[in-house]
Amino acid sequence: MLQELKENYGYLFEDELLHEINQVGILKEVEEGIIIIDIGQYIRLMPLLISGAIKILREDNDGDELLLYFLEKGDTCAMTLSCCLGDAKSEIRAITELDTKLIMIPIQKMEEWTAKYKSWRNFVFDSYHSRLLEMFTIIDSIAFMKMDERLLKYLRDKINVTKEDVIKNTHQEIAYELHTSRVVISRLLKTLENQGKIELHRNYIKIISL
Amino acid sequence: MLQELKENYGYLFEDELLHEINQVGILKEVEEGIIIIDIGQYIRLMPLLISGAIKILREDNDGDELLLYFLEKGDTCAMTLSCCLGDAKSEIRAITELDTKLIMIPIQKMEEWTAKYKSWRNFVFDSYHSRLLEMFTIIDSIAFMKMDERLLKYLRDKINVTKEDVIKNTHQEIAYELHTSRVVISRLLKTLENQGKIELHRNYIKIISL
DNA sequence: ATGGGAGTGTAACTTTTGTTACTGCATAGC
DNA sequence: GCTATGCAGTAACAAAAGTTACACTCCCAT
Repeated sequence: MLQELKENYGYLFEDELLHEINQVGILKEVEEGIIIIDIGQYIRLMPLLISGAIKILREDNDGDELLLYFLEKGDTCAMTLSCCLGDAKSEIRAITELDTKLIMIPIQKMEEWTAKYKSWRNFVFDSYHSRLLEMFTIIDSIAFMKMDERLLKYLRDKINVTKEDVIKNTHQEIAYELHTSRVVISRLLKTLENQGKIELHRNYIKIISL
Repeated sequence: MLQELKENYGYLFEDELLHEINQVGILKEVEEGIIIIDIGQYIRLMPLLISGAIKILREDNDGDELLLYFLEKGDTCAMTLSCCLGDAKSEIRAITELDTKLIMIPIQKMEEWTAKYKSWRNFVFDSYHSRLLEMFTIIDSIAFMKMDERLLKYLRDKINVTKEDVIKNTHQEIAYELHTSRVVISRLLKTLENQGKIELHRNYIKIISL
């Protein structure tokens, strides 16, 4: 695990901290599509991403979903940070988008390290900062953008995370994540296909150029 | 200033920290409607609210606005925290909603105190936490709620902040903050009036029961 | 091979929101 | 007093998004 730690977090943390993480952290490999954290759960472990990707979703009272953002290598979950320190319940759901490798850290260490290591403090604050910025872009897209633009952004974000030119999702799944209906997505995707930007197939979408 | 500090932050911070704040902080009184922080600005001072309220707005490329939330007594601005530590530009605009009293703290102290005072760390993390939660409620309202519900929430939030049963805003101003058009707001307000929930007047709205 | 379910395409329609245009009214400044 | 301006009310229409319905096709399981 130390090897993976050094590769992904070596430039951030000093050796002493890396060794502490190595001692208390638990390396976990989670396959795609697993719920790591659900809404209402208390959080006892904090994840550091090594590889793969996690999608973060919000849900309303009717069970309607909305995709917020993806976490990738080098990221951690600001929600988790928040919860650990405040002993609050999770407001979001986290699902592995790809097969994902992560290191789980007991939350007790959080406070200790925050006092002890400047690099850890910076990491925590940076995480908050980037998550806050991410939140702004989400708000921008739902407040200011129409569904066609949001769909484009969705497709772009998706290929950014998966590093493939194929998106393996049904129209229904996309509709859930953008909080709209399947028919609307089919309609807009068809327009994109007519513009030559994508190719529609059963269960997957081939990206030509966005 | 020390008096005001103790009243509003005494239960949070230890005496030593209160005295440090007292030494380096600058007490400022800002009247209603002043832009304290604007989008793209670098932030050199961090505000601690003593009284009054500040509204936080987001703007898109076309200059369209969206009200995010209000800061009140005991709050600070997570955006500022974020920026101070990351040396980044502000992504939001902050305008005094009421006459507001605040203590401005030079950002250099931020890091120092974060290392030195546990209570300060907790305060910073709590601020992040509550801002993050606030962001979720904003996302919820624009993603899941229709305009009539959003307007209701807006009116409720507003009287919560001002502690009055009268909202002194034109329909046009409300429309800006909810990012819609004046006609839409007039329409929905009229419906609320017909339901007996509000009374419409020129330049102000009287709240009967929400 | 066949029935059924899941995924997609599409039409027709409704609802919600946004736009344009015009009205009347209150008030401030003359 | 009169007028210009800003504010609010409302109608008529357009655009965007959501809904319902149904057809077709692929593919899996029996």
